[in-house]
Amino acid sequence: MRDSNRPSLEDVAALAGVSTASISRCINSPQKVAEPTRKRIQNAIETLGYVPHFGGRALARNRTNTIGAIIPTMDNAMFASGLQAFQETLSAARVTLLVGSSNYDPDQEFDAIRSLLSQGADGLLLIGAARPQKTLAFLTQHAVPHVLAWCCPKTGHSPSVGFDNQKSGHDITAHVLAHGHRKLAVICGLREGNDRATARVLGIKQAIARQSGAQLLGLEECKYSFEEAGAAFAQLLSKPEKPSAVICGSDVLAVGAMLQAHKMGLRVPEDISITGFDDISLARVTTPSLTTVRVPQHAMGRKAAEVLLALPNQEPAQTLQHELMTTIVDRGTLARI
Amino acid sequence: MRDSNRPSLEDVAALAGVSTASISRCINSPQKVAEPTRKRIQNAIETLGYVPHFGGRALARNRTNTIGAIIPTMDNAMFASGLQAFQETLSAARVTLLVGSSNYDPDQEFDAIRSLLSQGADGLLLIGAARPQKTLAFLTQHAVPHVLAWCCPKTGHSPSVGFDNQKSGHDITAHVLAHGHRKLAVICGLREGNDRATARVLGIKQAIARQSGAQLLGLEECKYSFEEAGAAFAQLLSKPEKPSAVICGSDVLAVGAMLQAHKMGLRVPEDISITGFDDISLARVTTPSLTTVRVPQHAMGRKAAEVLLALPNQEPAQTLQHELMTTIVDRGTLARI
DNA sequence: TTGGACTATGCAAGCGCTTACATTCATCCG
DNA sequence: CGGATGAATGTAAGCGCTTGCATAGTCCAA
Repeated sequence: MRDSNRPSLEDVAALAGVSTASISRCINSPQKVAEPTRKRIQNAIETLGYVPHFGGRALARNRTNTIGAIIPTMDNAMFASGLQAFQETLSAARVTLLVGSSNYDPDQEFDAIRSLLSQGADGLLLIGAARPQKTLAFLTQHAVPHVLAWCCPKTGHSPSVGFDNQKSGHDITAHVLAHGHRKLAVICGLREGNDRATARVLGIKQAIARQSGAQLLGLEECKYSFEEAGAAFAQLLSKPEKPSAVICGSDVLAVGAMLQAHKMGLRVPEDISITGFDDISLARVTTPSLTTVRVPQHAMGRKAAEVLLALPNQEPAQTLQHELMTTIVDRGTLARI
Repeated sequence: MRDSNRPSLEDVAALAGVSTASISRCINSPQKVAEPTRKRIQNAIETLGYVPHFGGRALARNRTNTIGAIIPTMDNAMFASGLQAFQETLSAARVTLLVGSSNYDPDQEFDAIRSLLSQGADGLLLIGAARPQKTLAFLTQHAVPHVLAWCCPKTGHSPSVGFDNQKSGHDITAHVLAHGHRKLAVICGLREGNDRATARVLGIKQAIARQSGAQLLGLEECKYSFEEAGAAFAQLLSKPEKPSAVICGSDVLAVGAMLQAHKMGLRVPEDISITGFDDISLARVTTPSLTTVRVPQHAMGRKAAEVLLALPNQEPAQTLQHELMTTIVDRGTLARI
């Protein structure tokens, strides 16, 4: 069973002529080992190509220096770049990232949580705040250190790093209204179990309600794909009364809408305005480029990692809800009328 | 030290009135345990909320059911979506994904390899085949099971799942030439340590050499960003003799070039043709949409996972170089002249 | 009835590492 | 010079799990 190639502490100890304890100390707290010994040990480690065995270490220490992230999907550039920042920050702290994905499905998320924990994750990054009771109970029961991202729940006491989706939805809508638009329509992601999408729509509706004369002509839900968004767009424009602006809950949806508008011979923004959300790289690339809400993905990923890393030595009193700000990026898809 | 909340095998054993061995067997090979005992054990596990301790298991079994992937960056949609497929396939086999990134830097990659291995990764996904001797030696010395992706090395005997970058570079260039272009220029990623970028350019040059009258007017290397690609494009067009087509080593570069062309008042493809590589979602979104090389990212990610999962029970004789095919996607940025 | 074959379970030895405690040894001060 | 002090190192007891082997029990054929 013993992997004969793999040198163990004992082998290193034998070669260096010291006890295993010294080796371990030399690795984990070098200042406790005298200079010459340290050198000898380091040599031995080098020549043997010794790498500490993960299981042994995890067992003895009862932690793994591993943190898990469960995101809906990496296909979406939005999460990918936040995740990249998250990973880099962890990596700098010598912590490794475990990845699971949920595909926007609470059950899959639950599985992923169990799976990553059983893989020894010391903490978890989760997207959004809404999840089934079952999941919440599990997190509580196992006292899983975790941080929520992409949201900033006012209720509950999970640490979080994110932004106010509702407010951002409100802001972009107010912006559209300020451009003179009154007949609006919305394309958003599937809201069930997705608190970010839900909150964004809530904010949009709120802003519309506050503006006299403004009306929401239609709202379509669909998956985050160009095709579905295109279909949703076509659907919204098939009604007798046409919107002058379509507010989209994500850049992917907005781009799908633009593509469809183009197919239908509609000019953006002359014939119809379209706005996005997230400011992923897609948004800069369309013609005209997309007016959207910039989400501080990179900062969010980094901060989330920092919070998670700091969690163990946290004073409980400390506030752990970090709200970052979104900004509106005015580009070319919103006309003034 | 002992985490008092966390039930151990022993606790379950006590509650169920059996030995720890039976519990372990019940979890790992249920058919070895008699029906009634199994039920009793399952109950005990439930009521205690027992989850096997990762470290203990890893130590005893000497494997972790964990596989690492080291990719240049997740920011690039290309790797992200391959990674997503990789992760899903692993997950279906109850294997967890560890992620590291290299930022296209061999040293960082080496660190990431060590780091993921020291985290107990049973195997590794690596991008490309070119790496420093140091890294190769390490992989050999530690007999790290690994698969290379995004490439298909003819030499060396690492298992691989990828495509022929050189041939694909050749193909797209031949395609451009077939459209009548003779004065070409190239924008590619930094080739040092990046065998994919290198091979693509090699293929491009080869195709040009084979076509009498064709010439390569210029070649610019830059990072994978719109801005740098735009600058490279401007540089290529600042020379007295202008290319009629710019072949780009990645969609990101191509889009950067298009953006810059637009700024410079050049129409694509009327004034200049541009081609990409990868076919990430960006490519469908520009106006006109990008003629590019489609890389089977999803299939590659999945297949890589399958190969890696199968590695332990592989007959050594078995061929493990999987070459997938790329195709040219003709869209709107390549003019016939 | 008895022995053999088989099944279900228990026993206990690790797996490789960390760390509390014990030991050794040099140093320094009264 | 002797003992107190403290630094450097060694000793050994786990950490929680798996698994080869031993044991006990069951069934059946001779």
